[in-house]
Amino acid sequence: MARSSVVVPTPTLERLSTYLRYLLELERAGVETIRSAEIEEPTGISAAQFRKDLSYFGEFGKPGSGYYVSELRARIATILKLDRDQLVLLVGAGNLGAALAAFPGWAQYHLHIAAVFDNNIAKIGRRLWDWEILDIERLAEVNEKLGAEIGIIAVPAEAAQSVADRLVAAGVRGLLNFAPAGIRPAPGVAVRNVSLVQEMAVLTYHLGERSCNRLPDEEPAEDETEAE
Amino acid sequence: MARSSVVVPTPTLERLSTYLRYLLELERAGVETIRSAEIEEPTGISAAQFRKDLSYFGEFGKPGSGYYVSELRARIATILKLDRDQLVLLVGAGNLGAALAAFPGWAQYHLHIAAVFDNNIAKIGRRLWDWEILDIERLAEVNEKLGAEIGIIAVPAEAAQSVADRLVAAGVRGLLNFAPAGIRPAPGVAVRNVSLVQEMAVLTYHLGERSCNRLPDEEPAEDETEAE
DNA sequence: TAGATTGTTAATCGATTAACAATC
DNA sequence: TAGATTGTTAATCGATTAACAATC
Repeated sequence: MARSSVVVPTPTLERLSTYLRYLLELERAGVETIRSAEIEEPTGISAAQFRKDLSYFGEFGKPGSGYYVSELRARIATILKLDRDQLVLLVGAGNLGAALAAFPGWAQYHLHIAAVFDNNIAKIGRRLWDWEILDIERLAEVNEKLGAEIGIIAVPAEAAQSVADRLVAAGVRGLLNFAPAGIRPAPGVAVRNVSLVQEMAVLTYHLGERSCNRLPDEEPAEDETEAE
Repeated sequence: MARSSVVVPTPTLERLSTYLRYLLELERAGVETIRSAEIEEPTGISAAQFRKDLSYFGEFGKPGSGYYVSELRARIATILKLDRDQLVLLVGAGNLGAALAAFPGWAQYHLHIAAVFDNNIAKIGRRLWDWEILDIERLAEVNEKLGAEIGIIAVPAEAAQSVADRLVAAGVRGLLNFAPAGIRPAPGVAVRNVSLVQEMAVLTYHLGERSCNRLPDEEPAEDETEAE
C-alpha cells in the first residue's frame, strides 16, 4: 500500500541491488522460493530491513510461504530499471577506464558501455578493447544518436568537473564519478562518487583497534566452539 | 572535550577524507586559514556538520578566526592514520587490479601497494607495472616480512571469500572488496565494499525523474541570474 | 573591547528494529 | 483449520541541523 510518492531512502536502493544479486544467484542455483529470514546470513541484512525495503514498492511475498525468487528478482530489476538496456558513456581511456570497459559484470544487468571518450590526442582513434576511443569534443554529437543517460567519469581530478558538465550537456542524467574530486551536481542529475582514498581512509582509521568481541581484560568465553 | 571512547559514525569518517582532500588542495594553493562556512560550497558539506565531525576528535579551530589549513590537514591525516606509510596487498592482477596498482592517488596519502598476488599460473612470475605477480599461495609467507594490514580484493566473485580469508589469515585487518560478492567479515576485520553495479543501480533508478527544483506546473523563477 | 566563529548542546529528522495484526 | 510469514505500524536508535554560550 505504500507505493511511490514517498521518497525512497538511498540505503534502501543500495540494498535493493544486493537483493538482486543474491536472487540471481539463487535463480541460477534453481531455488524457487525464499523466506525473508533466509536472506540474513548470505547478505548480512536483517529480515525486517528486507521486508521494509520492499514495502516501499508494493507487496512481493505470500504470508506464510515467502517469495518466488524469479518473480522477486524480476520485480526488483524493474524497480531499478535494470530490466531494460541502459547505455553508458565512458569518459577516460586510462587504466581505470580500460578496467571499467572490460568489466564483465555489466551485461548481466543490462548495462552497456556504448562509447568511450578521451581528450588525449595520442589515444583518440585508437582502440580500447572493442571500442574506438572518440574525441571528447564529439560527446554531444555522438550521444545525439545514442541517447545514453548514464556517464562514467574516469579522468584525472582536474578534468572531472568539465567532463561532468559535458556529459550533462549531452543529455546524461546520472554520473558515476571515479575522479578524486567533488562534482558540483547539476540540478536533476544524480551523482555517485567512488573514492578509492575515502574507502582506504575508513579502513586505516580502524587499524589498531582491538577486536570488539573480546575486551582486553576478559577471559575467552567458554562456549567458544558454538555458533558459526 | 569529546575525544575517543564514543564511537565515531562512519559517515563522519567518510567526510573526514573529503576534508583532507580539500585541505591538501588549499595547502597547495597557499591558503593559510579557513572558516567552517568556507567548506560548504566546495565540499557540499554543511559548516555545522564539519564542526560536529571534528568535535569527535578534539578542538581544531580558533573561535573568531577559523582553522589553520596545514595544522588541520595534518591532524585529520593523523586521525585517519594517513600520516604514516600504509602497506597494501593487492590480490588480483586483472584489468581492475592493474588500474588500482597504477592509481597515482595512493602515494599522496601514504598508501603503497606492497605486493600483487594472483592465482593464475599464466600470470605468476610476470610483471604488473613494477611489481612481480606473486602466487596467492605465498600470501601469508610474503606478508610475514611486509606486515601489511590492508588488502584489496580485485578478483572474480567466486574467489572473493577465499581471498578474504587468506588475507585475514596473513594478518590483514582491513579489506577493500571490489568483487561483486558479499564478504563474510571476520570479527575485528573492517570491510568496505565497492560495488560498480550497486552504484549504477542507484543512478538508473533515478532516471526519468523530473528535476526536483522546478515543478512541472511552475513558471521559471524571476531571479534566475542570481547566485552561483 | 566588539565582532566573529568555534565547540557543544538541544531539537529535528530519518532510518532501523521490533512487534504484531493480517493473511496465505 | 493451525502454523508460518508477510506487510506495516510503532518504538528505538542514530545522524544531521540549528542555535547559542564560550572564547579568541
